[in-house]
Amino acid sequence: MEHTEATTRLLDTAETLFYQRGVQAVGMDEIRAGSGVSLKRLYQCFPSKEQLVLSYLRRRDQRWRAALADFVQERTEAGSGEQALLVFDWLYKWFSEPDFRGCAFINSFGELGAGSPPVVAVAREHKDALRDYLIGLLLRIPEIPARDRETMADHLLLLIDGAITVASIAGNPGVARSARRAAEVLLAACRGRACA
Amino acid sequence: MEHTEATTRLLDTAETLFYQRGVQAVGMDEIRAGSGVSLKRLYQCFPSKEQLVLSYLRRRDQRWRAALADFVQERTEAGSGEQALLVFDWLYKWFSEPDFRGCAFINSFGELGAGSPPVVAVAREHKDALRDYLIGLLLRIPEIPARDRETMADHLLLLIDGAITVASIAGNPGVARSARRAAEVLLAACRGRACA
DNA sequence: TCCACGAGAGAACGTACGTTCTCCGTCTTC
DNA sequence: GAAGACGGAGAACGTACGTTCTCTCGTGGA
Repeated sequence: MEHTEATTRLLDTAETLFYQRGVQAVGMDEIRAGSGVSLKRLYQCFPSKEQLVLSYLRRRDQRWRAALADFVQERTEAGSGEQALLVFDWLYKWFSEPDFRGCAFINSFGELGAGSPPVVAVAREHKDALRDYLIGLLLRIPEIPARDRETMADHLLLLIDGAITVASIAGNPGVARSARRAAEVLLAACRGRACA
Repeated sequence: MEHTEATTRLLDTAETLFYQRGVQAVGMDEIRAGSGVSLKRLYQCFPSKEQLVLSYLRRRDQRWRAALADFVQERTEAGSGEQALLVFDWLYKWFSEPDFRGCAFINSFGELGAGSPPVVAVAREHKDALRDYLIGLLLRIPEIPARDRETMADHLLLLIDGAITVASIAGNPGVARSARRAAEVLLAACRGRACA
């Protein structure tokens, strides 16, 4: 088996197991067994567990944001309304997946943040990138003044992270609908007058 | 040393260490050392680590909500404005504490939830209790129709949990101010007309 | 054909941790 | 004053895990 395929299989297995059960609850040997990659090659691809965790998080960041952006893009072309609100429709879809277990970055931050600055950095980068994406969506709404865009993005980010947290703990995807309604109110208020 | 004092000291030490570094990163022996309680008595007070974790979470739940309620109560008597918004002022104070490390329940849920149903239950109870408290605060605002109270409480809960998450990952207490402004907008909209 | 290299399987190593056990001193009670 | 119950200190035990090492086998080139 070649190096790149081993890497992919390792990351696939790591992502499934780490996300489902938490990082510390999964041993390297289980990842070896699940991926079919030998332990020797595992350590050739990732010289330590922390490296594997960081690669897992970085790849998940890219895929997660790409999935969101694709969803919003598709619905936008189909004329399904406000982009900033489509985010919450995607959240609903995500929350409804049977193996949804909250935000991998929040979970990893809570589990490892105290002892691993790189994990904190990746979590921070993920949230920053999401915030930038939201600002980009708000650019498409001309009624929102430029000076309110960052504030609005911050508010949406609060609703998104709150929805992820509550949905995972309560086990109820409907939270996304609730967050969407709150976002609608905030956007409407911002359209009407200064929102900050 | 008597049983009740040993229990208190163990819970104090456990709370400090578990909250600061995560549950799995702290060993029973460290709790013994930090509390000055012998290992034998530790296992008399808490027959397993999971029992200690659950007791830690349950006591923290009560103290956390009491601290919030006391803060809101005090400021209300001093005429400091809307109770539902005072919650966010308390969050700001909490986020500014030097050893703030996010929500103990979200963190524990992410770390242990997959393997421990009791931890999930405690986290859920904590959030449910907070929601009930918010509903109680909204009762004091006559302009909010009864049928919107639960929706409004859900929205506030989203902002609160979002603020806790973002503040801990970004390391920025100012998130509480942002959440407060969002809450102001939502409350104002709800006062003006149906908010759901 | 022989040799050198790489790869896989899994044993081995060191450590850490949850939990229990042992030993010893102390205090109570008759 | 003697005996036994109790508590503390820490050793011990079993296990799990991250990481490395060893052994073996297959392959490709001279």
